[in-house]
Amino acid sequence: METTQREDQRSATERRRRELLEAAERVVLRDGPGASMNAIAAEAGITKPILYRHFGDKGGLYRALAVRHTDALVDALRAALDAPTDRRERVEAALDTYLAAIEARPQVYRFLMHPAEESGGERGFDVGQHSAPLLRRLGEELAMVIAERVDLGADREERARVWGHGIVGMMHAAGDWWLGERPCPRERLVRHLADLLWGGLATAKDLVGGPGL
Amino acid sequence: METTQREDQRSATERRRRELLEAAERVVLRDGPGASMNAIAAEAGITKPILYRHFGDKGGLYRALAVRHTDALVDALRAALDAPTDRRERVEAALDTYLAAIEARPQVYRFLMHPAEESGGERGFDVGQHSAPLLRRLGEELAMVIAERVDLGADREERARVWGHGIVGMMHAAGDWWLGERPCPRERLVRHLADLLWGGLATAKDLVGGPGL
DNA sequence: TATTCACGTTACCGCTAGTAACAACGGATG
DNA sequence: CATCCGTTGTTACTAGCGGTAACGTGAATA
Repeated sequence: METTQREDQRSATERRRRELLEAAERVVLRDGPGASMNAIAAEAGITKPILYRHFGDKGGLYRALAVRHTDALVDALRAALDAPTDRRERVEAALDTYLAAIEARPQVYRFLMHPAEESGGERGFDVGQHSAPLLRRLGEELAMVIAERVDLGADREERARVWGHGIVGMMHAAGDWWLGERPCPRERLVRHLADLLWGGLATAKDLVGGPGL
Repeated sequence: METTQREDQRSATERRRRELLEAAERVVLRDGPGASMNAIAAEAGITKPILYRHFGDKGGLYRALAVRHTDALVDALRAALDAPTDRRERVEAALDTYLAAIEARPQVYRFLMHPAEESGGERGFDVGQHSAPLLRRLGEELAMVIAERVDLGADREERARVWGHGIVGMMHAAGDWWLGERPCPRERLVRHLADLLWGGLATAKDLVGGPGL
């Protein structure tokens, strides 16, 4: 039963890996994105070199940690965009899904997006580009959905990608600002953003005050 | 002539400060955003403590370095938005101004936006939130312009701020992606983004393929 | 002449990410 | 039984980082 042996080994290794990831997540949630490898190892009850054996470097651990949440978010967004309703409703559902996610787990969101801020320990998770991968991926996914479903004429792919990345960026920046200031309930933000995408800026009238400014 | 003396001192100090900032900028442009205080000091021909006397900490140096470019960009955007043309043209001009800026000096842009990536030295400018301040400021500026000029009905301010941050985020994300992939000339990107803001997503027809997906 | 003040240094601290070298357990194999 | 091998774990280290304390130096002021 050698194969079973090896499979046991591998599954054990993967289980250990999951445990380490959960410990890392606990530390990140507690200490913020600026968690040190030492702290994570301590939380897992081990020492640094083991972390490095499992994840290579800090970027590897970050990536492993990020992929989970990113996957979950992408799945949720896909579901929202696949609903059998009209386009406006689907867009609002997608916006709401994203905003609900960052509202429910702001620390996770901050970890995924912002390399190092607040929460005591300053120097930290400078793995390289952080927000970029997630935002890029979301942008590409949305671009695919748009290109598949919306009639954009000649330069279809190009427009779809520009719009995909643009909309994701809009969602992200507005969400980031909203999460910090909480100036209105979520559904209002969703409506405002959908209005913007539905040409609100183009159709609104001029506000005439004095001349010029 | 005591006053002249002190003024000489102060102006000398400020000149020194400018020189240090220029050295820092040179290093950042050469080594990427992950430039160390040691390297900057060496470039300026001095040692670390002097940098710290001038700028307090690394965040102070970053901020001083960022304010210059940020101010210049904000001024240019204001000018574009103040042109006496119709709204669509002003929006396109603003988009083009921003994109031209990041196209002309991508390293500066990367420094302002992305904490630490590529370019050899990995661990670096982890001053705290980086892109946030610039994007927030741009968002607030745009929100003010919108609130001043566009008739948005009852919840004017709220909508203006959501739209301001949303549009800035759209511009930023699309620009970031475009700068990396260069999939089309700048004016095309500008037109696509303006089309999106002008309700392109709302008015485009469905692309009917198979059933559902 | 003595004081003051900015400029500049060397030498250090505590922290980080990451790595070598070694120990211990367990199953497979001679 | 003894031996090898792979995994898990350790301690102890390196090199570099941001940041600071303590100390000189030289020019202007009282």
